[in-house]
Amino acid sequence: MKSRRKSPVNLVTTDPHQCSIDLRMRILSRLPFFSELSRKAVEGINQRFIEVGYELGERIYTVGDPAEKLYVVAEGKVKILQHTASGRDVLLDILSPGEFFGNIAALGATAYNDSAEAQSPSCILVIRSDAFREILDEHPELALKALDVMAARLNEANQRVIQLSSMPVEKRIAITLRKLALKLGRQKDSMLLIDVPLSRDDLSEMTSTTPETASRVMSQLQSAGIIESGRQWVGILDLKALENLAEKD
Amino acid sequence: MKSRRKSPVNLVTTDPHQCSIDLRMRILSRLPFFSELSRKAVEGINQRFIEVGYELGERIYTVGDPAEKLYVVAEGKVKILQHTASGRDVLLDILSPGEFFGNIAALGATAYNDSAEAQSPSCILVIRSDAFREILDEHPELALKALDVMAARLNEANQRVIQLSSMPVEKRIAITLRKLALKLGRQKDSMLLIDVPLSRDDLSEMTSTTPETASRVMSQLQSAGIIESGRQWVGILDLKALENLAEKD
DNA sequence: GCAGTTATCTGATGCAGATCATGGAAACAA
DNA sequence: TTGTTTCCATGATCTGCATCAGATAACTGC
Repeated sequence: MKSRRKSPVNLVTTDPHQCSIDLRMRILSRLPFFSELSRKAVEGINQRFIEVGYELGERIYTVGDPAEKLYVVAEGKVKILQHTASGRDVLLDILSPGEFFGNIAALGATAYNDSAEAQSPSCILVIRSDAFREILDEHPELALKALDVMAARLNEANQRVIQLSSMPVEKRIAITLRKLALKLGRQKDSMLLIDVPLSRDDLSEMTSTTPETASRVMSQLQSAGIIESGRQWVGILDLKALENLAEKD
Repeated sequence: MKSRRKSPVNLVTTDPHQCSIDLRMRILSRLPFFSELSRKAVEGINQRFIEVGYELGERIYTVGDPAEKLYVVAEGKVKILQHTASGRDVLLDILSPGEFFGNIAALGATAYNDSAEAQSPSCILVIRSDAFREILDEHPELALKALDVMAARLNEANQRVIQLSSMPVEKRIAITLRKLALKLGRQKDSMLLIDVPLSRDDLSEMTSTTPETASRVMSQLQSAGIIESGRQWVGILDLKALENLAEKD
């Protein structure tokens, strides 16, 4: 007789539609991306960004929109997704503060080929792509760092291709949960809580399966005592066991 | 009573293990990548590369090898592939002269996470990653171009994820054939011949299916009069019909 | 031209996971 | 509290494609 439990994920509801100028500076200077620049340089860069607040679920941009901006998450979480012809979405990534998205390539792309959406109330720093290019011109080290980030993302995307072409759903879900736990996990009474609203739908979009199948797998994991889960939340009870699933043949 | 036909793909068997210094300069200066640099600058860059010849099927590097080099295809074709846990390969890309591969990110990766293999006798220009970084430092425009290339590749990888998660094999194959035809096609008596040895195995690795299924789909396409194909070769008879398959719902 | 090898074709069978369908439980609003 | 909405669980069924297995055609070397 198992019953679902109340969500332990507390959504911060402070109004983040504005992040103070002060906050901005702190955020920018703390980004690994800008970490090697002088305070003065960061200040200069700071001035070229504007900030925009987004509500939960609000669209930041959509596939096909003219790709002329680059975004940096200052506060909140941002979903990057693509859409299949059949109308289903594929969730490519969930970005945390400090990560950038949008258009870095000024030459190539003229339209976004993915969509971005605030997964929680968020404050986003925005800059025009060409203005960002100027920054890269002034600080060539940054271009190299950006290259590294892109290389890492390319690798992630390739890993996902491998997953889709050779792993059963259970393993894909295990890998995804592990990744989320490491990235967004918070310890909460003897379990590692994934501290973001996470529905079966989200999970199925991340692993390219259906909500029904995701639900079945989650049920199994729960009976096996590996996770604890309810409506829009997941906690890891036995990370070791989860890693075994993610790793095993 | 259909029978397979002799391969119309003529493999160039001139010995390309060496590409002359002269050829190197011509290749480098013709790369879109270096196109905006002065001849003198290209000469300087040229001197920092060494060249290596590879035979058909020879490994250039393998997953896990220390990632310390960047490669540019001068002549021939190079396969980029990853390996699944079950031993099957996934073919990520086939690179033509002018495209680079290997490690651009000097900071992040310490080991290659894919493998590269000569798909035809090839001449490859090689440079140490850190030396390449120096070139990027000296010519910041190049870093921006590299960023564009990476962004394009990331997008391609994401497209592939979409394909795997939502399209049936037939459509994936149609898309792949179209891409190959555009990239490597050569007109030959009323058909557009894909001018590279292309087996059912290759095709299945590109579309993440099995050789058997690829073979079945190819048979269908052939009976439908859309393609003509035999042992290790494919020609497109009806590009329009192929595009329809690739596009259709 | 012949033998051996490698690539391709095609049938038969099985299964992971999609799809369809229904009931129940958390959250939310009034 | 009570209704309403959204999310989740779980059974029943169906199917695209993998897997296994064997036959045949194209290439290679001698």
